[in-house]
Amino acid sequence: MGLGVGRKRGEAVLEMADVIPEDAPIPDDLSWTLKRRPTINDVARLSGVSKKTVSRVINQSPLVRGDTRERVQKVIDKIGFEPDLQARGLASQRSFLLGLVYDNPNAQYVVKIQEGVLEASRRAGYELVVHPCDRTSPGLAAEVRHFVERQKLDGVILLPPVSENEQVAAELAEADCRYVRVLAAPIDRSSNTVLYYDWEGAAEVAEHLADLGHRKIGYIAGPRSFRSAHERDRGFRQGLARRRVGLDPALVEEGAYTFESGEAAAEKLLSRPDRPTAIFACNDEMAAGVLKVAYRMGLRVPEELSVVGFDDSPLASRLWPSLTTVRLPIKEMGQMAAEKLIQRIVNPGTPPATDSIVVARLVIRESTARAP
Amino acid sequence: MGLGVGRKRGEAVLEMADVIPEDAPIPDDLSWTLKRRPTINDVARLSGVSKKTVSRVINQSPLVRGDTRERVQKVIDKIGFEPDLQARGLASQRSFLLGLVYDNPNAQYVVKIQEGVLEASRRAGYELVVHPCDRTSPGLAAEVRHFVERQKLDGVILLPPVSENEQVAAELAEADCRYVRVLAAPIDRSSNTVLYYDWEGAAEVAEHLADLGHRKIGYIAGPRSFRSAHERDRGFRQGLARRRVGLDPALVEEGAYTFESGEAAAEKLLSRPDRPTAIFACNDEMAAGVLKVAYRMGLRVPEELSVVGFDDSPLASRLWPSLTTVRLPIKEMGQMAAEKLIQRIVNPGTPPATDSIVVARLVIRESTARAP
DNA sequence: TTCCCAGATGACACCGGTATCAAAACGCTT
DNA sequence: AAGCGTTTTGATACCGGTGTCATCTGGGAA
Repeated sequence: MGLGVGRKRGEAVLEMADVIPEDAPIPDDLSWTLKRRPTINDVARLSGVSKKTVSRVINQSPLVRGDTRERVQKVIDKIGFEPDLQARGLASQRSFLLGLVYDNPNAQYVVKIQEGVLEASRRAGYELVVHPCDRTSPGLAAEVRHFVERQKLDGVILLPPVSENEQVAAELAEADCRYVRVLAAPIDRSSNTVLYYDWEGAAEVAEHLADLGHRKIGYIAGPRSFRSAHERDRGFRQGLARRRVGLDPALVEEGAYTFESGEAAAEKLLSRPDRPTAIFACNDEMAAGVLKVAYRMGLRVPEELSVVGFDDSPLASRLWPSLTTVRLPIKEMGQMAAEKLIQRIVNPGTPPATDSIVVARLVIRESTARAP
Repeated sequence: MGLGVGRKRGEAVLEMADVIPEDAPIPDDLSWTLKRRPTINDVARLSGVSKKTVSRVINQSPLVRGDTRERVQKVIDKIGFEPDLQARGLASQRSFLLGLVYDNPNAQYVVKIQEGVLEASRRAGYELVVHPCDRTSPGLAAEVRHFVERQKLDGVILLPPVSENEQVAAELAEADCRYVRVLAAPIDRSSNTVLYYDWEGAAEVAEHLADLGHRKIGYIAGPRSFRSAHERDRGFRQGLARRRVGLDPALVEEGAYTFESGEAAAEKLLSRPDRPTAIFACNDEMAAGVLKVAYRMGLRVPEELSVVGFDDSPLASRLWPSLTTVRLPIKEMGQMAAEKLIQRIVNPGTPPATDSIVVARLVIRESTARAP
């Protein structure tokens, strides 16, 4: 038997000149490596084991003996082998790609969240494929499904408002694709969600304004179709109620989260005889519109009018006066979403972790002051 | 012979129940399709041809007879076959992925250019993998190379300032990876560049200010290390020269393209006894800083001080007063870059197209007026 | 009719990994 | 030394396409 083995080894050596004898050092001349990317076969040959064993090493399988693993690893390091993702994916039905689906390519937050997602996913060896889309498109769910199937994405992150679309989620579930949603309010018990509590920030806005003595408060809500707008609305009203300050329905406008809609709403509010002493606009864009109208009308901010925004976009700190607003840890949300997703991917059988929650917090700047 | 063929066909039919006889309609019951994604083998079997022929059809090879092509195509459509990108990539050394490399994830322009790139690349069936990086990192070139090789990207688009790094370009060339650079000024004769002529816009700024009667013009330059800053500088000086207006070196500051650096520079400029009547800041961020300082010092804009920015960022139109600035067709640049890249990929032997050029143009808003 | 050649098609190896399952090696008893 | 249950390891068939090259087909020329 022993002899038989010896013979086999011998044959192998004769056949493949490059094989490394049991205890000889790995050759230093690796000029041939330059010719092409090393493959798993090269590693196998050079370390005198089978492909499968190399495969086990690179996949950290525990079924490899310590010295074998070391030996193989040394060769891997030496020749700089990196597994081919396509081959790996083809064989194992993975792609090492994550997807990021969003609408609203203009929104600041996309870049930031993308940044966070990328940091986390890169750490785990995943790359990110981005996919902007139109949330109002009728074929959205199918489109997203096609996107993930085309690239066999290992998982997707859905940003609001796409994340609020149940069809998309259902389609992904059916396609058997893991996903994580970033949402303003829990939708189901799936626990694959990063929740951001806008409402807490909005409540803080209400309390802040109330505490400054404002009683006639104008309010520019966000579009009904956005979940976050709902949550901000809920929080704001709740905060006012806590301080026992009423909200005059006549001082409530609905905006579209755009600068222009903010201007329009502000014009209505500020041209009233009993004009408000403070205005809370549901995002910074609209708040910037309010500021502009105030200037045009010769109203001093914050002396005669306090203005509050939401989002802490770059805009907020660059306006004059700088905006009191509400900040979400956007980048961190991206990280959390990616980590959650990767966790689900690498550890499919794990008990579903609880939702991650981040809370929006008031940032006081120059645009708010005591009521006149 | 004819008999032989007939027999063969017959055998085939017997062996594979699903095969479609020469002129029989393709069966409508395709319930089995649901089981798994159809593969090229399914198509081949159902249409009674070999894999290779199907492959030819999906690759639009001209070596397929019209009726064969039709027959196969019909099956493809019917069962909704889509080639597996990983398998295809593994076999043909492609990936159908493009890369977008950028620094400065905060910059507005990244999202916009990304939008343009995505539109064009999606049209051509490519997906986009994004890769932010640190332009000052010493290992940048190697990192980018690793990025493209890991995913076997078919091509990369480099955005400034990464695009200005010759090492990165060299490394990519060595890795035999197609790339397109977005650049403010031509670097070589490679012609794989989308050029944006910042300098023309800057010249227009100079002329605009000169025409408004400004003679004492403050100038906040961008950081020397940025190519675009150079170009803006060149253009601005050129424009002034054309109008025979001098630029007092004492009124020149260098900023860092940040809001804060704009504030600092403006403070210096505006606290001089012979303070300028106009300030050109090399980007909108810094111009916003100038505006803020002007407010703080009680200077009215544009009556007492004209301010001009550059970039036409979202900020520019939302400030009060809205900024006169310079606009680049960012999204279009992204499209052009992607189209250029794809062109190179699908048509490798093509004579190198000339560089694409876009020109920055002045946008006059509210922040500039006649000199006092 | 026979020959020839271009156009169409197919058989089969291959891309670089993973999965399966059998075989080998190992450590301990008995 | 033989027996036996674990580790370790490897042979080989995939995954789903593409590339190569041989074969087949169908006119037109001889």
